[in-house]
Order: sequence, then C-alpha cells, then structure tokens
Amino acid sequence: MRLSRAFLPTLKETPAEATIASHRLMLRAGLVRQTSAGIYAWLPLGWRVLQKIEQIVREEQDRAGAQEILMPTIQSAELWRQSGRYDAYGPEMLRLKDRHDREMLFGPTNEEMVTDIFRSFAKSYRDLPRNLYHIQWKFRDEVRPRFGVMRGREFLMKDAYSFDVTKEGAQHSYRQMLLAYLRTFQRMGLKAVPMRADTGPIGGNLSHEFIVLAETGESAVFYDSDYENFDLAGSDLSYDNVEDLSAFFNQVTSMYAATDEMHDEKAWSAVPEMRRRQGRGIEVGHIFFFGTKYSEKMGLSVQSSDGKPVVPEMGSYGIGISRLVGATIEANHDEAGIKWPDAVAPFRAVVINLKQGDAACDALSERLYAAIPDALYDDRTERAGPKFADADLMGHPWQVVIGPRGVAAGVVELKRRATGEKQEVSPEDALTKILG
RNA sequence: CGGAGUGUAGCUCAGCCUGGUAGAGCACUGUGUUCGGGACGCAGGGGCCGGAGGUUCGAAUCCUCUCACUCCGACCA
Repeated sequence: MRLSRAFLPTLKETPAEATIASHRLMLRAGLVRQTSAGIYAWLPLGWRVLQKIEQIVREEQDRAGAQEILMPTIQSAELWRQSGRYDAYGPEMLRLKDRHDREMLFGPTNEEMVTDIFRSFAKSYRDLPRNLYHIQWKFRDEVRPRFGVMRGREFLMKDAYSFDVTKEGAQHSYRQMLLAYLRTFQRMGLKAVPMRADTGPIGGNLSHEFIVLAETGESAVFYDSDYENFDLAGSDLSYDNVEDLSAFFNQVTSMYAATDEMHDEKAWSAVPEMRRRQGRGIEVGHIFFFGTKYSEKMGLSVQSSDGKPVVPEMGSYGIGISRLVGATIEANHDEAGIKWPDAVAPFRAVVINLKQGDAACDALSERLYAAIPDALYDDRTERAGPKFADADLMGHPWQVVIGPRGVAAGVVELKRRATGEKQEVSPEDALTKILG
C-alpha cells in the first residue's frame, strides 16, 4: 500500500479517553475508531492485524482437528430458555425484539446454538467426537467497558465446542485445545501461561485461562519460572497421541501458575524461592470442560454401541481475538510506538523514500516496494521528519530507508523495529533479510 | 449498579467563577524556503460551545431537564 493513498490517520496527541498504552497507541496509530462506549470500528491498519491474528487462530484450530462453522450473531431467546440461561444471564445480555415481538438476543456466547445444531444431526456415537468452532462477533453489555478493545462490549471471539461420548474422550479434547492454544499464542510471539481458573457462569469443573504476560496487565499473576524454559508448544507432540498428550498436559498443569484470585499461598510457598515469578498478565483465552450441563438440558443424546442413549460430554474453548490486538501491543511497545511481532504485523516492512521526486531514490524505492509482499511504501511528499515517527508508531518490523546519499553509495538503511538495530546494507541484502 | 467527572475546531485544551462580536497549539489548504530523523515563514479554511427548555435587552458562561462519554470500585473473552 502507498501511504500517500492510504487511510491511516495517525495522531500526534493522545485522545483524552485512553489511559493504557495499547489503547493510546491503537488510536494514535490509526488502528481503530471508537463509535460508542466499548464499540469500535476497525480502520485499515487495525483490520489487517485483526485478520492476521484470526488466521493464526484458525490454522491452529484446524490443525487440532476442530472444524470451522459460522453461527449468526442474533439468536432466539427460545434456545436460551432450554438451557435455563435466558433468565440466569442477566443484564449483560443484549436483548432485542423483532417486528413480530419475538424475543431475540445478540449472542454473548454460543453453547446453546451449537448444541442445537449438533443435536439435530448427531445420532450415533460414531458421530463423535467432534469439535466445532467459529469466529464471530459477540456482544456483552459490560457494565463498564474500558481499556479500548481489551474490554469492549462488542468483540471478536473464537469459540470452539467439543462433543465426546465419554469423559475420558472429553478430557482428551480438552487437552488438545490446551495444546492448540499454547501453539497459537507462541506463533503470535506472545508468552502465554495456562492457569487454573474458576468456571464462572459457564459451569463445570475443569477450566484454564491463558494469561499473556505484560507489565501493564490487568491481573497479578504468580508462576513457576519453569514455565519460561518449558517447551510450551510441545513441538513433537501429535494431537492424536492420547498418552503423550496426557503426560504433556500433566506436566504443564502441574507447574504452579495462578492469578491473584486463585492464588494459594500454601502451594506458592512450596515452589522454590528462586523459581517464583510475579508479574502481570492479560487473559486472552479460556477453556472449560462442563460435562453434560448443556447436552442434558437441551436433549442432546446419541445412540451408543450397545444401543442405549448416551448424553455427550462437552467443553468450550474461547480466544478473545480482538482483545489479542490490545494484548499484543501491551506486551510489545516502547516510547515511540508499537513493536509488532512479525507474525501479526500489519505490514512486514515500510519503505521510506526520503527524497520523493529524486529519480534514483524513486526507482530504488519502487523496486524494493514491488519485491516485498506486505510492504507499505511511504511515498508522501512532505519533509522527511514525520515519516520516521509514523513508521515507529505503526511498528512495522522492518524499515527500509532510501535516501540520495545511500543510493549514491549503493546502500539502504535497514532498521529492525523490535530491536532498534540499524545497518547499512545493499538493497539485495536488505531484501534477503526482510524476506527471511 | 454505587461514587467522581467531562462535553467548546479533526486532536489536546483555554474561555465559564464575575453574561456583552468564539480562542490557542497541533492537524488541514495554498505558497515559498527547507528536507539524513516529529522544520520555518507568509496567506487561508474550519464551530448551532452535546441537545432541549428557562432566566435575561443579551447565554459557551447562570438555572432545570436530558443525552453522550470518561475515570474509580463491584463483574468479565
């Protein structure tokens, strides 16, 4: 994209409502625009990041054997009456009426709907296990939206739902998702630690939240430093290997890790002092096993091998995709702006032409721009100054600076945003480094 | 939902107390000089002062109501 034609409105000053770094930077770098409390429009730069994160989540879900569907945002109250949650959910649920006065709602989550879909097709134990997920906008009418997209009312979430015949099978499904999550966050360049969690209104007895470590995080976290050295992505592990996955799961979850709510001083004191780590973190994912809570209430049952009906065991697995944009910035920024991890950066590189109009500079800039997929070409004709500031603010992993002096000497300046390294290299070497 | 605030130019804010022709910086437009790291000069454009009602000769300013937004707490992907 050419910056001279792009809709990337950057701000020098911070809008007054933004109190935390990610929110400030998202507004200043032109990623989002608030349209009402806790509701945001995504501008080109932010939308690209959101889509990249979404795509990583999608690929890892697929890899773990989940299958993507897409359920609607608007649901009928009837389904929620079946599970008993229509009255239980409270004012966080946005309720609507259609023209026939039928009660509808904007979905805050999809256990009921997916169970309804699944029960209408699954007849036999042979139809299980299955894991269905979708990536869809949710609405929860938060009492107090804040922190930009980190606690919006409308947010993009990946939610997956597993169906198994047996408890053991459901545990395996749960472990598959735990591993998928660890791999997902690692791919995004985030350090995420799974922590035992409360199950809350979803119910059930096995639950973990995934906390991205960031100094500015909302909750205090306590964890064993062994997490830092552990291969959280379980590199050689297959999703189908029940024994190995179980061993991995036990290992990961046996290390101490807890948010302040679940913190247990007694267990904490059992961790060797050298290995105790305290920090702050942001919840970006949450997985639950809740057994037959919904399948039973909603009449989901299939025929087992002995001909008798069996009620499937279920779990649900959420990742806050729009929240991850904020969380990634919280974990990766400095005074000058965002430092995107390569995997989610909106553009891989920005090509900065210092002397727009100079034939040699223009020619070299155009050549590099054409050679780099996902490049942003800063071809604006203004003075040089703000270009660098905008580039730092927007946080592209690489900056390629092309100026008359360098062109004469056969070099360009190459800057790595994450590390601040600068070097002068030939245009070919620059391309090699950027394209990796 | 309890408490505290704020709505004036695209952004940050002044003006309000003590009523009298709506301001600054940045951004934007034109122009010239600049240009290797958030320039400078000159000339411009842009406001129903959140909305409604009231008081007054006169309201951004005082009063009432209302809407929106923010912050602190209790709650959450």
